Amino acid sequence: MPVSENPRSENKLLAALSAKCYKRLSPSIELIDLPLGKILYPQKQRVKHVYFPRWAAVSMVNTFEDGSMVEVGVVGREGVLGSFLLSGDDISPHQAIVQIGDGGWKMPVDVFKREIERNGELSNLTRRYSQALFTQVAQTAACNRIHPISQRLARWLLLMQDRVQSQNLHLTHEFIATMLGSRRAGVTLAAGKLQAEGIIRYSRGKVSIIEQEKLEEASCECHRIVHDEYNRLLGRYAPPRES
Amino acid sequence: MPVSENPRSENKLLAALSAKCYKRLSPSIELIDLPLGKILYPQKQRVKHVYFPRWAAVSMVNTFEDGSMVEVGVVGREGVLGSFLLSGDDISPHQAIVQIGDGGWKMPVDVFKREIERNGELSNLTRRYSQALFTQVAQTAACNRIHPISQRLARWLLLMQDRVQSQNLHLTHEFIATMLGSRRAGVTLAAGKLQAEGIIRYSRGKVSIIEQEKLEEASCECHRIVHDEYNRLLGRYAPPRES
DNA sequence: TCTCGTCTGTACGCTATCGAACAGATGAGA
DNA sequence: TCTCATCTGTTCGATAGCGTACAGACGAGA
Repeated sequence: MPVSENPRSENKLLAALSAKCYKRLSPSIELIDLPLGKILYPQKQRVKHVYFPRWAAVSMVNTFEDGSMVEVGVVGREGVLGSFLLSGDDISPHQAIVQIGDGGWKMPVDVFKREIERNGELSNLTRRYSQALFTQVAQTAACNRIHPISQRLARWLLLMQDRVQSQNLHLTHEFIATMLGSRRAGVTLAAGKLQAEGIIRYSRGKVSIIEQEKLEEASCECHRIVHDEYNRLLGRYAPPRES
Repeated sequence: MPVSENPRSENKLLAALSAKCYKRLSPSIELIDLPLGKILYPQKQRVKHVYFPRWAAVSMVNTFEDGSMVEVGVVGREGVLGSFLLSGDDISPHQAIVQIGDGGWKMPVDVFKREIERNGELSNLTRRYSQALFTQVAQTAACNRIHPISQRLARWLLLMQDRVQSQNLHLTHEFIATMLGSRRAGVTLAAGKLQAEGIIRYSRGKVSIIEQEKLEEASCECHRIVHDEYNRLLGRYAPPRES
């Protein structure tokens, strides 16, 4: 986790706050490490902090009784983990796991709630962000139903790239498979094709995106839809299409 | 659409408002017919009204370029269609189609927004409702990925029943298939099994739930999870498990 | 009572994906 | 340099669900 000179600029919600607003909040936020696999929220438990990821990606995961998991959404530097607190409830509806490790800022829930009640900048931004996240989850629902694994894999890689804005992702096929709710072998097959076409390259847990545009072509329309909606709702604070 | 003696009590959000708050809003709401198939929101368009369904169910549907559709969520008398307006944006992210026809109250968007800005009862209720809806959509995402059509059908019937609180639903296999994102033939097969077990009965577009508990057993855990979350967030205003 | 559009039952071959298993490749650490 | 845990490639049969097609059943309306 590299040291940051200008913390705010590395999370787009924090970056969008006015100096005044940020100054009020800054004593309450703390830069912490978000290592791969760290569970920020256990499912169905009261949360104590909200997190503003830096170059990290955090998956919201639904866990079933038999232990199987499916990812329902991803939060990265464009947003905040804990936007459900807007509802006034403080039980996390999903498990949250760090998917791409780096760092982020954590803020105590009571500070966040108090700030939300002021109905000011952070509240407005978080509401818009929450709506974008809703769109992401809804698109995932539809995508999971009708698109084949090859397209879903491409979409997911783009989604991750948007979140962390790096061409190089630390992800094993096994991990990807868990998130996509598929078999590891299925991911290997789909990833193998993408690699054969020169679109991505990977080895032992490191995936590099070589041809962004071709990856977009290999993906279903779901990525574009979600991406555009993020841009529309969050404007220039959304993850840019090219990084 | 039968005439109602006590309008408020038939939508649970409206019913939960204090007399004072309701009085302020009542001049702006209007009871209208919500016939099967009516499109309340076209996809990606500015909305003019929010809707509080009575005994109706409204599907939020994601439409793809090739015309295929998948339902991502359902709104019934426990909630309000248009909760996304909380974000401050007024473009509906999804198409909204009346799935079970009856009636509902419509309220102009500007009235709704003004009321939300007061940060009062309606705002609080809608926020909590919005969070419950989010859970529904997220669960749908996971369910669509890993559960077979037989379980998804059972879950969906229960979902509909919760929304409209009637054992008798007007639904053809074709319609159900569109919503589930599956083939009509697949629905016929799954429904046939449920009927053979005496759990449901159906004929030419009318489905009756005979054995509620058995239907819950035939469903995946997704129904219970969503149901419990609605109860938790919305308390006694959530659709009761038995009706 | 008859007709005809709609709804449901069922069959066919086909594809994607599953679950499981095992072999080979790689690279971090001894 | 060697070892070994981990990651990836590949295979097998099994299965759910797809797309399509067609026939039969039903019931609203003539």
